[in-house]
Amino acid sequence: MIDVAQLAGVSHQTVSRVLNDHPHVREETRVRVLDAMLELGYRRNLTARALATRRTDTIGVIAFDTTLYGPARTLFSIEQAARARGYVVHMATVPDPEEDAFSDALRRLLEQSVTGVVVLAPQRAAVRVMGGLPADLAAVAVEGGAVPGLPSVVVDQVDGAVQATVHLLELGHREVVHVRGREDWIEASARHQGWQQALVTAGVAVRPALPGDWSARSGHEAGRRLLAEHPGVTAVFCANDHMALGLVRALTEAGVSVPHDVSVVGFDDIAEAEFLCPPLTTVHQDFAEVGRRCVDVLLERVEADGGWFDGPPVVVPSELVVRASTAPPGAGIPAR
Amino acid sequence: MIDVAQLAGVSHQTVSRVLNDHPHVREETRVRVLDAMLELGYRRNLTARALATRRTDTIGVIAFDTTLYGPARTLFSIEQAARARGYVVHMATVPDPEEDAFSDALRRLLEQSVTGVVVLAPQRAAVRVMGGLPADLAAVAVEGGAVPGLPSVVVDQVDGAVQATVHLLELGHREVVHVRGREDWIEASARHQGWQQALVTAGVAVRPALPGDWSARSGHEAGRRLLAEHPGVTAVFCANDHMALGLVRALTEAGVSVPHDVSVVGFDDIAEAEFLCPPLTTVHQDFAEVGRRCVDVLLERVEADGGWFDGPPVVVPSELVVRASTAPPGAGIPAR
DNA sequence: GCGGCGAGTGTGAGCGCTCACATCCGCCTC
DNA sequence: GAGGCGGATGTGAGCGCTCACACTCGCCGC
Repeated sequence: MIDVAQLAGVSHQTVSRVLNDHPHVREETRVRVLDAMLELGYRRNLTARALATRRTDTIGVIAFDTTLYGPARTLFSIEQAARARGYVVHMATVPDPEEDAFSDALRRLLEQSVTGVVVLAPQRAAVRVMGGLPADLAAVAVEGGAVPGLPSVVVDQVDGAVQATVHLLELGHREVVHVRGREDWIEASARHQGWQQALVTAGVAVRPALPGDWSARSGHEAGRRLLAEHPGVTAVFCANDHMALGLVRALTEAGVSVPHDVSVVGFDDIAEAEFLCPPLTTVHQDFAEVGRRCVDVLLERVEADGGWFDGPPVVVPSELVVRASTAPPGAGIPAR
Repeated sequence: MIDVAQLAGVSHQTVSRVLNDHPHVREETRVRVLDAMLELGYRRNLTARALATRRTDTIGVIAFDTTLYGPARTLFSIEQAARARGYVVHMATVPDPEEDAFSDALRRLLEQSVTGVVVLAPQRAAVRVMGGLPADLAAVAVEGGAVPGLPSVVVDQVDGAVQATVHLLELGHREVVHVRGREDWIEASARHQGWQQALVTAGVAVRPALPGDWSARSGHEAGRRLLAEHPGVTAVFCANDHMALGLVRALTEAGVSVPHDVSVVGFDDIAEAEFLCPPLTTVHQDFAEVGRRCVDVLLERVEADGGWFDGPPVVVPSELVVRASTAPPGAGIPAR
């Protein structure tokens, strides 16, 4: 920077002013400085800048598994929104959903002096750790359930699950089995809750849900249990599309037709849902919107210097997309 | 840090030594300093450290769309490997595959003084931009095709495509149609090349491939074109699983059975491939390994202070996984 | 006894920037 | 012509750390 200043015949401060688009720099001087930069191949050092300003213009994202559909999409749109606002994204992945792992990730981000933190880890353990965030750190929880004092951005999971279940009931199904998501995940609970709520409202008996872990494999497993343990069932609501797809496969293998014998609804609306066999009825989530809102909220918090937050969560609506995996009740799963 | 030093009754330098696990610090002093840190809730400032050492222990990842299966998985494992080695990952997503967008992402990372850069952007435009990287910057290309002077880590795409095509030919198919990946992508070319090579070796005529853009939708589209334009065809090799799935859907809709009438092979081995209808025969890629190797190579380059690199690329093998979407030739696609 | 060595510690400079302030100049107002 | 104001620039300190070096001490060898 000193070199540039010398070459342009100005002081280092003027160079800094040019760099930061300050007013009160004569056009002629500006051009001279810009030329000097170009000639010397100068690149500003944001590290030094961060040290001086105590701002890094960096946001940290704590995530569990960025390979899953929802997190992957959200992360992607967070990065885009952040970039558009002049921020850089630090990833901090958490290898297992234990509290220590979250604290560890958080500590790493804090050492990097991130300007704010997005917690994209929809597990209860993450929520607990976030309770202990430094009060002056701007933070936002995504899909994180309610953390006292923190803003959050969520998709309306409960409503989505209600829509899915009501859709099945309205088609005439007398019972809807639920395959739930991974234990300890807030989203799994919310979808479970929505399902339960819709059944209760309709006056239908609620039976225990089948376990799942979001994977197609666990959906397949659930499908086999369904065949073995739930004869007569004609409708299933799976907590995500991958499990739905695995379940459909298990039914198909057993000669049970979807949707003719059994209707299946998923959740997420993955890009390929439309092209599965049969095209999957599912609940659409607008992850891109979640990411954007998330950055909006976070940067508002940054302006406000962190501190206790008491507003309501930002809720992004979910929407049922009816395709071909649901139909009026058919034969159901045959008794063994 | 000064505060900690004062509280512990030592100099700032001793605090620094404790922080960095230097030898030659008496155990008793170390404990005293550690206690003082705890008491004051001290957190080291890596920004200042970076300024003083001129190392950020940060690696930047330039990626195009981290939502796609391969990139998502690779990014994930890069982050894990980097973390294990004490590095933090900066994401820099590129909104469109133009050279300007790549240079822009690169500039942003350089301003952040990243220690090294992984280019996870398998497009030709990315390769061109990488040619202009500063010589002293450690960098590695993933799936990037050969960039002169740069190390790269790649999955053996050509071989995978050969395996897929040969598998179909060995089943007795006389012709194999290819649905290719997105234009300008190195991987699309490599898979196309492998397919072509296998056909030529077998003495089979090569017909133009059908276009695709990796999406299930484009696979579906290709399926419809196949039905319209390629009667009699009994085997298709799609450049990725999502297109394969869309194509299977299109065939199914037309009453063409997979694998009975037509065999289909994909590429990637996405997690749900095993649970599609029918379970998809595909080429498995070990993205986790790619990510790990990538970080290994990059950090070696960091040790070596960048500079020209002349070694061969690190090649991660790909492997055909035979499932139920392929069989000996059947009826094929009926003429209209 | 003296020099040397290595363990343990302290001192000051400086990394590349921005901040607060000081300065200078030209122009307007009364 | 004195005073003031705002545009355009320069000056020096300091952000929180590490680096190179200096220093002190106890112990060894000769």
